[in-house]
Amino acid sequence: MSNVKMEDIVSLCKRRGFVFQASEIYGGLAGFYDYGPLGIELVNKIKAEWWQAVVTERDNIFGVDGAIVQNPKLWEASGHVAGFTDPLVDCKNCGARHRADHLAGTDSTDLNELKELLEGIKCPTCGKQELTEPRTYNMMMKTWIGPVEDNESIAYLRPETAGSIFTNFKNVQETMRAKLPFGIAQIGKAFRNEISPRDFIFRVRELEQMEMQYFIPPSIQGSVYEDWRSFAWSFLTDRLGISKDNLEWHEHGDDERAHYAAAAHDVYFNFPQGFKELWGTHNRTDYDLSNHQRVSGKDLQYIDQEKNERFIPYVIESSVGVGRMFLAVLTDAYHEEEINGDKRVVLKLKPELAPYRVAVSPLLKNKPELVEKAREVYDILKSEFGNVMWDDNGNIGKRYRRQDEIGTPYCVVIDFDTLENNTVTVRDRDTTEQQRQQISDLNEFIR
RNA sequence: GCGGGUGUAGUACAACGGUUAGUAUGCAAGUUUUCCAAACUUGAGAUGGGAGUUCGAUUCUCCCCACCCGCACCA
Repeated sequence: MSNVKMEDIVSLCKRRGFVFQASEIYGGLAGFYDYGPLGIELVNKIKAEWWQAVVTERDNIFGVDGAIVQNPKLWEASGHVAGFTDPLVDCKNCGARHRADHLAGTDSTDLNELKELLEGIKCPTCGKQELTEPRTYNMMMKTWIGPVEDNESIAYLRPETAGSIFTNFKNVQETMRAKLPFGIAQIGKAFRNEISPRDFIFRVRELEQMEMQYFIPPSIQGSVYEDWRSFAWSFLTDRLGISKDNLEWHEHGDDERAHYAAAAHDVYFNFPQGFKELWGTHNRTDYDLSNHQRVSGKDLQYIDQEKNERFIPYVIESSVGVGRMFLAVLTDAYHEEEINGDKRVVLKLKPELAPYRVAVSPLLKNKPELVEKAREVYDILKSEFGNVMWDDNGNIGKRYRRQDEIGTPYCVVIDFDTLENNTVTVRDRDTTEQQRQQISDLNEFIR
């Protein structure tokens, strides 16, 4: 169990502008959150790092950005419509949940019909006759296309981003003249009507996914699967700097694997509420393309010209939620320390991920010559790094603590020596130690 | 969705069926300050929403919303 408390993370997020409750002034909305000025910087950096590692640095993985609303048939083919519409009943006595159609011994999914058939039926678990009325738990959010709300115009907000990757398999393969193996990557929003959103931004109804589907001949599924497992682990530890102590592998058993997956391994992170799923690697086999071929009637086979073979590729999926990654990075970086007898909160973020790269202060704000010189240094750093904070409020210790709490790796202070020799102090967030640097060397030093 | 709990400034807490809802910290302005939340002055800032009981409700009751803890769910 993490020694970081969720309430501390939530409080910090609110206090410092990382995450706010959505529509807070109206009482909020369960399962929805807004990212604030600092939060979106961190989110953007996480996404950029992932895109860099998955797409930009490789020559056989291509990006797409699919629409959130797709033809509803896509979700029939993917299995989501069926999986999302099973009628269920709960037992009021023992709390067990059962498939209403199974209990009633019918294939019907008509709720009124099921209600009649279930009259007098007892709970198979406890034997009491206390079942609720049958109802469906549809996890897909519905909307309407066009101004008229009728059954013909129903559409769904995508419950996962993968759909438009599979439907664009042929388009990408042909336009990019790609040969197997190759991958398609996407970062985007997905929506799920979670029954109970929980644990801050961990389980939400609007989420952002970063995922990659790797299309392969079935013969290499084992090694490719292992490659993507390794990638997930090394990305988290090397690229994001997350401690290995906070990560562990979890293999899905038969009972918890998704409907499409032949094998599934998750990286779990030590969240404040315990080790929970962060990043999934799944072998989706030819489940998706086969189903889309069947339902759409379009040929989605890959043609290997050299071997003169045609077949439906297997797919290895690597999928991670942006919000969970954000929460993992924050939790991993969050530290409370004693410094000179006082407590300080410090986010030991990897410098590349910090919302602000460096902060600049004049030692004293009532000395115009210091302020003026500090402004010059600020402008130099600002044009180099962009995310630079100016702070001349209060005393210097206060400013250091403020930057500690938002993870700014360096604080540059202009003092009276600066006016003599053009050196400044650069204070390190983690060690709190400072050293003097020539202003002309600052950009390189911080980089 | 079920059961239990909690909602007071940005944050963390206090108080009360009745005067102007208090403290700390944070925030802002100013004085001061030659490197780790110093000091002083000033200022802004809250009873989640809606009904009801009452002369009067932040306080009691009900409904809604949100959050927390279990359970369930978790493609």
